[in-house]
This record gives sequence, C-alpha cells and structure tokens, in this order.
Amino acid sequence: MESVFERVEPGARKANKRHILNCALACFDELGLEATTVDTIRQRSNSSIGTIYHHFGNKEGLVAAIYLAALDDQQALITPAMELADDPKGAIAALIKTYMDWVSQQPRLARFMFQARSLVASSHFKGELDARNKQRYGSLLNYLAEGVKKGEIRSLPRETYASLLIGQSENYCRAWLGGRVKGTPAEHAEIFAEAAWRSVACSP
Amino acid sequence: MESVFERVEPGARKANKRHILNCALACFDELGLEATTVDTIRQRSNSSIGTIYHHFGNKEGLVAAIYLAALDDQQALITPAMELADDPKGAIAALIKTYMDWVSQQPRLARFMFQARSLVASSHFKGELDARNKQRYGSLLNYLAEGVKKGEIRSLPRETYASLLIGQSENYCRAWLGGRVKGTPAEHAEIFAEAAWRSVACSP
DNA sequence: ATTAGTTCTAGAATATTATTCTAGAATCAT
DNA sequence: ATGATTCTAGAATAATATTCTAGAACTAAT
Repeated sequence: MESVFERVEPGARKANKRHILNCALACFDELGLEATTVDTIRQRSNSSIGTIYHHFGNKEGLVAAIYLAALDDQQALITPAMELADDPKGAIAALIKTYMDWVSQQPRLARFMFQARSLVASSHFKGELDARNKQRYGSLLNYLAEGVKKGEIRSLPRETYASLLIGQSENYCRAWLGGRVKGTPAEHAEIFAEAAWRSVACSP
Repeated sequence: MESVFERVEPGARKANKRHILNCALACFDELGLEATTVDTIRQRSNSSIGTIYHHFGNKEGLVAAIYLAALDDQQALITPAMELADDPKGAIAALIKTYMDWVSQQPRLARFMFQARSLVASSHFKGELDARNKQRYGSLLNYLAEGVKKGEIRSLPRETYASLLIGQSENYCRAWLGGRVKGTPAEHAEIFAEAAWRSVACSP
C-alpha cells in the first residue's frame, strides 16, 4: 500500500507526504469522508495542520490526491494486461479480470474510490479525472472499432461500449465493498468477463 | 417534480416541508452536496434554520429524505412494469427500460442519487436503504430462479444476477448525467435491455 | 563550508458552517 | 374554548475548515 503512493510521490523527501496520504486513507475508510476531520488525520499522522495544507491545499485536494493515485495504480496494471491480449475477447477479459483482481486486493482503496468519485468529479480536479478516463477508454474504443470491421463485435453506438463492458463488474465490486455480497470480485471475474463479451460480441 | 415528494409527505400541512425538499434538491444539483450549506437552502426556500432542523434533524437527514423519496418514486414505476411482463426476458426489459426512462425524465433527481448514494449508505439510514434494495431485487431473483429451472436463464451465483442485469445501464446513466455521453438513456434502453438479456440467457 | 533560496513544519488565529436551544405562532383534537 | 402538538424563527453555540506567520530543514551553487 505504501507502493501506491510511491508512484506519484517518489523519494525519501516525500516520505511524510506519503505517510499522510496513507493515514488519511485509513481514516476515510474507517470513518467515512464526512466524518473524518482534518484534525483526525493530523492526529493519526502525528503531523500538523500546516503540513497537511502545505502539501494538499485543502481537504478536497487530499481526497483528490488519493483518488488520482488509486486510478493511476489501477491503470498501471490494466494497460499492460490488455496489451498482451491478441484479440478483442482476450482484451476485454484482461480488462475485467485485472480490474476485479485489483479491487479484491486493494479493498480500502477501491472503497475509497467509490465514496470519493462524485466529490472529485465535482471538484476542480474534474479536468484531470476526465483526461485519465479519456485515455483509459480511448485505446479500447479504437480497438473495438477494428473488431466491428472484422465482424467480431456488434456495431453499437460508440458511447455505449464502455458501459456495456465495465458496468456489470463495477456494480458487483461496489456491492462487495458495501458488504451486500460475499464472493470476492476476483472469484467471479470469469463470469463477468464472459457476460461483457456476450454483450458486445456477434457470436460466442 | 412536486409529485415525487407528495408520495412520502402528502397533504397541505406538509406543503412547506415539500417546498424545502424541492429547494434543497435544486441547490444540491446546482452546487453539489458539499458546497450547498444549510443556509443556502434556508435562503432559497425562504424558510428558517429552525424549520429545516425541525423537519429533517440535520443535513444528512435532509439528503436521506430526498434520496429515499427518489428511490420510492423509481420503484413505484418499476414494480408494476415488471409485473405486466409474462416471461423473464420481458421482465428484464421492463426493469431496464423503466429505469432508464425514469433517469431521462428526472435527471436532477437521478444525478442527486448518484452523488448522495455513498453518503446515505454510510449514514444511519443505511438500514432503510438496505431494506428497500432487498425488496427491490428479492422478487426479481426468485423470478429468475424459475427461469433457471426452465432452462431459459443460465445458472450463475445468485449474488451476481443483480449486477449483471442493472450494472450496464446504471453505468451509462451516470455517464450521461455527468455529461460524458450525449445520447439519453431512454434512447439506448433497447440496447441495454438486450445486453442484459444476453448476459444471463441460455440462448438468444 | 557558507549562504541564498526553497520546501517543509508548526500551531495560533480566523472564518465558515452545522447544530442546539428557547420561545412564540399556528394547527389540531376533544 | 382549551390543552396538546406541530411548526416557525433566529440568536447562541459548537464543530470544523482554512489562513497566516514564523521558524526549521533541506538543496544547490559558490
């Protein structure tokens, strides 16, 4: 978990910044976004108000820093996994399995992402978020377009593909993190990969 | 939109309470949950702090009241639509089309629901939310179980069905409300109903 | 190694916002 | 008509976020 923030804030100099990020994540996860105050985080991290505001600007900035680091960590696993695949079906399976494995292994981060998403999306970090999402799905969509030409993928409105592919597994992950279902996302990943493929494929 | 709150707070006596709910919804939608203060709502509704706290207890209670009213409004359309269907495929299509139509017609309420969900889920209204969701999916799951016996529906882990059916359309609705896609949910509803069916059906 | 510049730490002071409290007005049931 | 209940109002208080100032630690260039 230390490693998640090492990617965005590397080096010994940033050790305390990473420490604060970790403590903040723990607080948010245990108490919820609203209920954790900046002072709660200060106490847990043995830090000071000044330090926290120096590094993150405000509470929203701290939330966004964790959120974007988590998104980057996810993407750092998904991109290479999809590049290894050699057909659309394999790429879709890689996307879904990698995503569901990540959630299963990083439940605190994943839970935080669901809680913080709408906050980040309505903050002035919206731009950064949109840029990452655009990059995230851009290459996938071009890839699918080829599949359509070859007759492997159904021709559907371009804007529906992302939801058709990731919506089901995302919904299940949220349910698991909220304790409403028991089986880990990882253990059902095949089912969801298969369902996503059925949704967009011309033939099984 | 007045009618949404009439269901839960009927009668002339509750007119002001409904008025506050409507004004609060408008504020939340325009400014976001965090950015709208209780005083913002007081101003917009020409009300008073005392009145607001009398009716809702606290800000969280106000959010939950809107959320649960919206959920009930949705359900009031979905339940009869599904009961009219006479086979699993029709029931699934009714569920998805009714849901997507509702979102298209009530974008403010729908957007609010996505923004407030995790807040309500981590509040002490979690119980009420769980009860409604249990009821919401309970009958659907029993219905699907029959389909499995008849060989129409694939036999999958029970806890995966709800995500498989509603995940895609929910994801698209969120994207539409966030301005990331252009086509209304209603206009793509057939595609999503079809995809959900493909995900769980034995044969097309 | 010294020094100028930069980043980091600290916490008191301030500003913003949520919530409580008390009292009176309106409504209802008998 | 009257006692009980619900509703309205806003000042007072409490909780929380944010700003500000000053000094410590570190970095790079001489």
